[in-house]
Amino acid sequence: MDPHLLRTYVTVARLASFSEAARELGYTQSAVSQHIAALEQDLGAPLLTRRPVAPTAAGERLLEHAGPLLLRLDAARADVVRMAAAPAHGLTLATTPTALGPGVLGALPAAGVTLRVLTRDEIPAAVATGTADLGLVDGLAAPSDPLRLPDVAPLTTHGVAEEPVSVLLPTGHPLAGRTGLRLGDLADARWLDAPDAALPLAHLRGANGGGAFRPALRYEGTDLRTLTALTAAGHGLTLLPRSTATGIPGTVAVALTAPRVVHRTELLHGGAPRGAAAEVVRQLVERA
Amino acid sequence: MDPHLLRTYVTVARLASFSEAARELGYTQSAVSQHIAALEQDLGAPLLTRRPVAPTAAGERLLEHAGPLLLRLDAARADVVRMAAAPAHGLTLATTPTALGPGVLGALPAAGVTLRVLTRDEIPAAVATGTADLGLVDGLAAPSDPLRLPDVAPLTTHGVAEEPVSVLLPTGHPLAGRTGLRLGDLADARWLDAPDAALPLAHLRGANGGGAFRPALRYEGTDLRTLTALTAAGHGLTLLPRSTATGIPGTVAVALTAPRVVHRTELLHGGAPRGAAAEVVRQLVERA
DNA sequence: CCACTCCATCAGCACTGCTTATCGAGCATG
DNA sequence: CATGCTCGATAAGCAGTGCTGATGGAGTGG
Repeated sequence: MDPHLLRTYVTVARLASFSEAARELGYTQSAVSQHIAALEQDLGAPLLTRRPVAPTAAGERLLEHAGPLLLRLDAARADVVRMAAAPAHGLTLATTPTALGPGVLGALPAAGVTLRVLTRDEIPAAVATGTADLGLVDGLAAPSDPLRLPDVAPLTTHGVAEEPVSVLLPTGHPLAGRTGLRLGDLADARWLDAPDAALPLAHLRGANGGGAFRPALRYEGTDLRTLTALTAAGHGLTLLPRSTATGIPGTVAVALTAPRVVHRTELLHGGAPRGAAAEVVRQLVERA
Repeated sequence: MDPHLLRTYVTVARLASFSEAARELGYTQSAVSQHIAALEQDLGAPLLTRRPVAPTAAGERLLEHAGPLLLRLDAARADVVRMAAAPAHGLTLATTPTALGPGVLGALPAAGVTLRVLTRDEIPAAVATGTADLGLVDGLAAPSDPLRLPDVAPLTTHGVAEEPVSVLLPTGHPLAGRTGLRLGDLADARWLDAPDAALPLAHLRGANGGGAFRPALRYEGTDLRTLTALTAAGHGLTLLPRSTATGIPGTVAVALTAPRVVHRTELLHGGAPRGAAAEVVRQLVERA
């Protein structure tokens, strides 16, 4: 199971074409064909149907494995190379939209920082492969419980902040006057399902006792402003950390009192942060 | 980064010898030397010091990556091959000592079952690589919260049982008469640290509020009987699921009332269980 | 019915990756 | 201080892998 073969397999599956994959990978069509044949012979099972080109059941299974595998491979290479290479003078920080609190911003150096707003899942991958030097992820958790992160690579995590969670409601909402809300009060509410911009409702699945939420509208993207505009317009409620939920025009933020979860943000980095990254880590961890 | 090179690297690091590694891998010493040289050139950093042979800082880092990586690779191969191969007539079930409740035993077929008691960490690996068809893992969790399992491969999990947690005390213990115990009552107690046989105390780290436990004796192994004998002899307390904690000579089981955690056991399997395994999965999942 | 696209297959060739053989450095021994 | 031994690096040689370019057969649209 050569990673090269795996890589051509996933591109063939993605493009649904041997020739296209060959073009993208810089091989001849013949080579791609041989790669797939080699893989199929090695594993003893057909992976693709030809005409049309589509993964078989076994091939689907392999695809599920291939992504994380190639990611880990990249991560390993990046991690080792990072140890040897000179520390870059810049600093790249990957973050979710809701993880970047004022405390973190204060710890960043004045110049030379690149900020990159990504999806929750993309951040560990970015840090592992060296696309970003540091990562900030957030999510809902029981107080002082660590977040559940996909372990794409051996990364180091530090909790850097915890704060209460708020429900964002449009100003006219019947519950907008409350001082606190229990999740049970909101069982029948319409929610915005915005896993990448706000706090994902899926995190509450366990605490909720099995009752599924009714997502009114699914929002894919990382822009908080349009998301809050959607709740202001009455398209559904949103879960946000308190500090980012307050002061948004057309909305009211009400504290979530039950279940007892907090918005937790954690700092991620690879093996040995160097240069500016090390400095930021030191400052943030010392404070916590 | 050929997996072959990675494999020889880890064996060289493990054996601290090029020649020994060559013997174990069935290569010549020359080949091993060339493998390491190729890896070092590819990554642009020395990975091993020679004389004595030991990993450098970068090499240590690579070692951390290599294990999970090779494991995932095996898992991927096993998973795909499993789809194509005929369903084995036997059934191998990997389990922790405390996960095997009476409910599970009832669902097993009368003959053809191999039971394999392993460490918590070994079970996902065994299921992923096909060493076992099914796995049972257990641990402490908030009610109806899933366990935190290392994701070595895309595995499917089903919760199959939850039950209260008990503290196992020697009969003469001052707290043995209680009907329920809070963790705070036991802050000064001596605990047996037996992560592979009993429930690992580390799982309570978060709920405990930061106070570390004092492990009196560390027990490595998966035999429950000698472990319970140790607590009976007063060497320290043990955390067990209620059903396995009751009726052990020389000990008393007292319910743990706070924090509110349960002993949860989950069933693990790869992509598509076949034959006898599928039947067991169906039965256990339907019941839950 | 023909032209075209797409994947499989074949032949040829360069190069990789192994082996055997040899060397040099470190280390113990007499 | 010389000698023998172990261990890893290096050189040369050779077989097999893995690529390219060319050709063939199957399906598809005009």
